[in-house]
Amino acid sequence: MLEGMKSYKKFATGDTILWRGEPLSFVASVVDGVASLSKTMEDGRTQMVGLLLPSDFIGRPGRAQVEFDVVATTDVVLCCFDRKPFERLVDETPHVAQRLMELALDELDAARDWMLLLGRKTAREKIATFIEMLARRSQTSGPNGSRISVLPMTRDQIANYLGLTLETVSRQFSALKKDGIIDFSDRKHVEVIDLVALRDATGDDSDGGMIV
Amino acid sequence: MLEGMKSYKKFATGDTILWRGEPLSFVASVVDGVASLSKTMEDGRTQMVGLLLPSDFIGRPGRAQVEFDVVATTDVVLCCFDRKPFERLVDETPHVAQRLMELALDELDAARDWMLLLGRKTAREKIATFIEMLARRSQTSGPNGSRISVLPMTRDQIANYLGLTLETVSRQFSALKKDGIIDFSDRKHVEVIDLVALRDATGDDSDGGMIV
DNA sequence: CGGCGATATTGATTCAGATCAAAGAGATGG
DNA sequence: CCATCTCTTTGATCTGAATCAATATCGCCG
Repeated sequence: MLEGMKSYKKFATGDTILWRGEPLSFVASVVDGVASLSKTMEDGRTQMVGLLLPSDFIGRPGRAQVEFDVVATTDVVLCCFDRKPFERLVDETPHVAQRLMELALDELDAARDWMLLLGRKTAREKIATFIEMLARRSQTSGPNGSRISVLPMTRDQIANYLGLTLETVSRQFSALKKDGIIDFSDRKHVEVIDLVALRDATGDDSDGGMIV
Repeated sequence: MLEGMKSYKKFATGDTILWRGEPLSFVASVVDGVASLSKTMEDGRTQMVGLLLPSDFIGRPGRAQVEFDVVATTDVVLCCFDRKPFERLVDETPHVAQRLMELALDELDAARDWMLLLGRKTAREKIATFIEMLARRSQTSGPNGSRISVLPMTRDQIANYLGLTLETVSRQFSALKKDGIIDFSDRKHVEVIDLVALRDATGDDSDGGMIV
């Protein structure tokens, strides 16, 4: 039933999809590419507050605007729905509302994990966490079946995601490579050589929070 | 209709209300006091990922456990509902689900603001933001109608909320006092002397994100 | 009222990550 | 195929906040 009102929109790398505070005329879901949510301070410091991968959802019923900028990190294709009819649908279909709440709660959990990372982790732990996350989510296995992940962003963008500077990101990538934990030759890919050591370097509970 | 299944629970300062990973038998709303959500790393580093004030909600339909510890920051009174009947209610009453989603989205926005704070703000900006937030939310005006807010937490807890150490928190409080922006004599209260200067010190957009 | 444990302040020093600076390595387009 | 631009790496230095350490103050209980 959504079919009737859907349309596709494309954005090139670097395009701003939505500006903070701008009235929100549509909701959308990411079909292809990566987009980021980010907040910027007056003096230019910026912090990414979320990453949208394919299947992730943009926009919230009941909110006419967003509190952050949404920027295309790579080329992006969105599947858009006009906000009004979409909201009507949500009102009429209870389990759609429920599904959207699930999504919001998942995002909230992710945001909280990120708060721990931003507030308490060291640069090395941040980078390790980031790579481990990529390896888990975007398991694009390499030509020879190895564990190569695509880096969808530049060093600068990674820095903004992790609350670091690009130089520190670069240094920590190099350090993890020197330690034989990861490898890369090209700037757009990482190969995880030693997943156990990588997990160890994230600083997260090895047991995933199980009772000891 | 919720009346039939509600009960009150009390917790003393420092009590853990819920442990991370523990099966969740109830949902609750805070009646009185302050509770915090926090994540702890293996080596003891901890980061608060949320603060629950009266009227805030604990627990999420569809989740059998929480991903963080919930701790009573002050003495706390909760109004609890058994999870199962509560979930049934949510299923049957569409606009309750909608209301819960609103709450989740509000929390998400707050979490994202906090991410900016944790990732990019200086110690002074963090403290200023914290005090400004308190002044805004818990406007307990003082005896003579002045702007005195109650600090519901110790320096150590503030440090865990802001991603700092307690020494830095103490130093920044002293610095803001020396600059004539705030005042305090007792550790449980702050008085905002110069709200404009305080807002300025937060590093936030002065115009609240309006288009310039 | 006095002593003790928890909480806070303040000072001295260290260190992780930021900042400043300079080369390399890809891409892109004429 | 070279020029240019952007992104990345690496090095040197600086600095804000952490860490280490010593008092000081508060609140509580006998």
